[in-house]
Amino acid sequence: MSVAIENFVKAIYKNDKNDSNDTKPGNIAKKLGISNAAATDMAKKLATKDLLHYEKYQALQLTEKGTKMALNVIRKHRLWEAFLFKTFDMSLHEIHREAEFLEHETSDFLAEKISEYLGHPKFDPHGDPIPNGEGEITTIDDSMALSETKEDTVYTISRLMSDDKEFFDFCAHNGLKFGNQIKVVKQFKKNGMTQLSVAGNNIVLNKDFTSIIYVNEKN
Amino acid sequence: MSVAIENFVKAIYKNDKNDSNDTKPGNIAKKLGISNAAATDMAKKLATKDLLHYEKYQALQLTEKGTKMALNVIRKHRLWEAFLFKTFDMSLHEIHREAEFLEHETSDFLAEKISEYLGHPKFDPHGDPIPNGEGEITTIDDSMALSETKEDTVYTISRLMSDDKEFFDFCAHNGLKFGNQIKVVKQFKKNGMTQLSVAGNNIVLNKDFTSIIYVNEKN
DNA sequence: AAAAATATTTAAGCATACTTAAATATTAAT
DNA sequence: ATTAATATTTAAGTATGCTTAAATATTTTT
Repeated sequence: MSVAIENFVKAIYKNDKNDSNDTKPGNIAKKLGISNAAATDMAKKLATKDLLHYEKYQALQLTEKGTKMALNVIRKHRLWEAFLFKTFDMSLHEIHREAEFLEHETSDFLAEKISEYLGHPKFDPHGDPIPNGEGEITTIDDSMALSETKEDTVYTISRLMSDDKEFFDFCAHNGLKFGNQIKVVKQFKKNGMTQLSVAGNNIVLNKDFTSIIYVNEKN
Repeated sequence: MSVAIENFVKAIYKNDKNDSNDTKPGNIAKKLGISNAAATDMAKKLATKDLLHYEKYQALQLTEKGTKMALNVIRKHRLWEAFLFKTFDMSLHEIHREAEFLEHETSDFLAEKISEYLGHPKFDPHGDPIPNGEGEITTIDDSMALSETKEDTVYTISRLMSDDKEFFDFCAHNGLKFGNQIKVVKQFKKNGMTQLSVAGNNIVLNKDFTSIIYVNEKN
């Protein structure tokens, strides 16, 4: 299957996971940077390949086959991220940028080699779960956005859901890293700000950030 | 530039290095598994991009720009081979197979990271030289085919010029590895066979093999 | 040097993955 | 419940990178 197809099913899968987005052609088009017309065309084509269900004016729904394909690509993406992060000490932004291309040119054989080398990790450096070779995500995610946390409580950072360089740079410079412990000091509900203490430093974040930083209460 | 273009200039570059082949469209077509017509089309197109010189019925000649592009792709190919060989302990055939795809999706940035990690190696596991970041090959190659060697002389294996799985499997099982020492025992000139001793074993190879195994006299 | 074999080029056509523009349907606003 | 705004679909067209078939040129053989 082509790069265009892999990216298309991946985009549907991701929009589907994220409640706030839907999977109508226009939304997928926006995500991929293509025209609505191109998205409709592609949707029709993929329906004939049994990768998704297409009905005029309705949201696109991946079939089991389509979901497997999406998870297979996502697996390769996240394995590469984990690998590049560990081996070459690249930033969160850099590993995402490179994995975006490598994911499409990686055989199942090589993916398995990488996974094995890393000790079959369950999460990538962003905290996103890595599907296994059968395209299953076995971990359960009971994390919450930093914006939803209680004051005066200690949490562990579990996910940094972004692909923006500036965000990652900020996180890297402030100890906001997958696995690190933080303490929520105060929630300024009116302004949507959150004050926390990380590695001895006090920082105040706005909602743009606290809605994409996910944490876990239990260690 | 596209994968098709990168593979095209790479094929010209490689045929050019190998005296026995020429770089007329038909030969490039055969190498790439496309029709002669497609090769002619592509050649004309690349001429407008200043990647090669095209004249009807003549051999194709890369420009400096085209040569740089070819060497850049070859650099990435060989860096990946070196890296996969070392890190994942994959076979010579496997690393070639994977590198063939990865080479096109690797940024200069990532290539440099890999090179750095490996200590800027000069050769890949096949013994082929790795061009530097400026697209230059700085090593000199004074190796010769095993078929051209003298009897009763010790040599070091410097290159295994193939991409055939069976050949590599044979080599791996008989100590025919980049850097290993061998002793040429006898040249059977009439039949084109060469007898050698490797790690205590006596083996006899025909010309198909001795013309793609290159060695160096001085260590 | 002519004939035969081979290679290259031209021409027409196809699939993929896009585009823009116009038509049609859905959703949101009043 | 209309109207207005927005989204989706259809239609027509494009670039890329191929194909096969036919025409033309080159190379090899005799």
